[in-house]
Amino acid sequence: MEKQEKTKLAKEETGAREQLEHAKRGSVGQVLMRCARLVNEEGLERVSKKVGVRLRPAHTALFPHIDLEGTRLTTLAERMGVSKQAVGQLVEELVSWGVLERVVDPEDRRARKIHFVGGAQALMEGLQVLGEVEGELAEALGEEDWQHLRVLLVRLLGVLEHREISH
Amino acid sequence: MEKQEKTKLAKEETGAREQLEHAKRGSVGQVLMRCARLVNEEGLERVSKKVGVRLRPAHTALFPHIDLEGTRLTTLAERMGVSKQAVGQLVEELVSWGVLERVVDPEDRRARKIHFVGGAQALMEGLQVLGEVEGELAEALGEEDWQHLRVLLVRLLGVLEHREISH
DNA sequence: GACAATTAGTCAAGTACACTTTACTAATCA
DNA sequence: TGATTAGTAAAGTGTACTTGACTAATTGTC
Repeated sequence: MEKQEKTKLAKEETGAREQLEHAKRGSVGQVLMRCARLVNEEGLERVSKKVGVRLRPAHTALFPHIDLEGTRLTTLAERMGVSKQAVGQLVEELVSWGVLERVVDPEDRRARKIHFVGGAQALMEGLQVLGEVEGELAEALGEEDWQHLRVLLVRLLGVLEHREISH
Repeated sequence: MEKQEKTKLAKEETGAREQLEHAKRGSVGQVLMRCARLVNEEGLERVSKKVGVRLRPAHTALFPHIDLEGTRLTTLAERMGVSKQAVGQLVEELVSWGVLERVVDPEDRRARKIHFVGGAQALMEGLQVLGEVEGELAEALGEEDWQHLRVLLVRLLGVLEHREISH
């Protein structure tokens, strides 16, 4: 019997050093991937703690697309590039957890506007928590370098988007 | 009947502009995420074309962990922080597609060393294709800024890793 | 103003991927 | 020889979707 004792410990101790060594020598793409994953996980954990439910990446990916005045399901689906049903499922969970609510749009009674429970305030707080992580990283890296990183990433995104769509 | 005509077109036309606008104003985390995904997709597509099979992200994630002289399944699993079985499944597919092969390790006949078919040459070519993408991005961004981005990302990774494991 | 077509959203089921757990064989080490 | 280790086999799980079929509100057309 081997008992397969990988899990947490192995993942965070045995694996981590190996991973770090490889990542440092890896391609920019690899480093990019790893940074993105870690930043994401950290933010996810904090927002989850704040909200009191274990959110998943798909949930937080939804948040930045929800406008202060509320947004329709269909609009969210378009913005995210997925089906209405996919968004519907995520929204359904968030509503059941008391994070979001759906209110009938008086301008079109078929539609409902989705917004944060507690309105703008709650939204702001949520974004603030996400911002906290970035604030700490900015501090660790130095404000100047952090801003530089931001600019470079936005430029990179511009290049990447260009190759795919326009032009 | 609505026919649900999202798919490709909507995703790349309707969605893309909305997405880009949001991403540019988004947090560093968001931009990071999006860049990583796009770089990854691009590399994946090119390697797939070269190899002649549609590889998935999990496959290419495996590649940088395979050493020139071949690597054991268990070692790969440790490096990647997943179970041996998970790696086993990916390797199995890649072997069936003729990308990798398993050869018995003469030093320990329980073990097999996993390496690229065609040996170092094939590995080099594969990595070269991945490098191509980065080369083009470097050109688009300017070599100086690209290197700067690289340095900043590695530093960011250092900060992120530190928070999680050591200390 | 009636009615067909469209649109917003829901319901239910299915799928792809990237894993995991449990259970095993075969080779090696102590 | 008994315990460990390398790897395999098979089935199960969680996430993030998709497709197809449907209801209800609305809009455009005659």
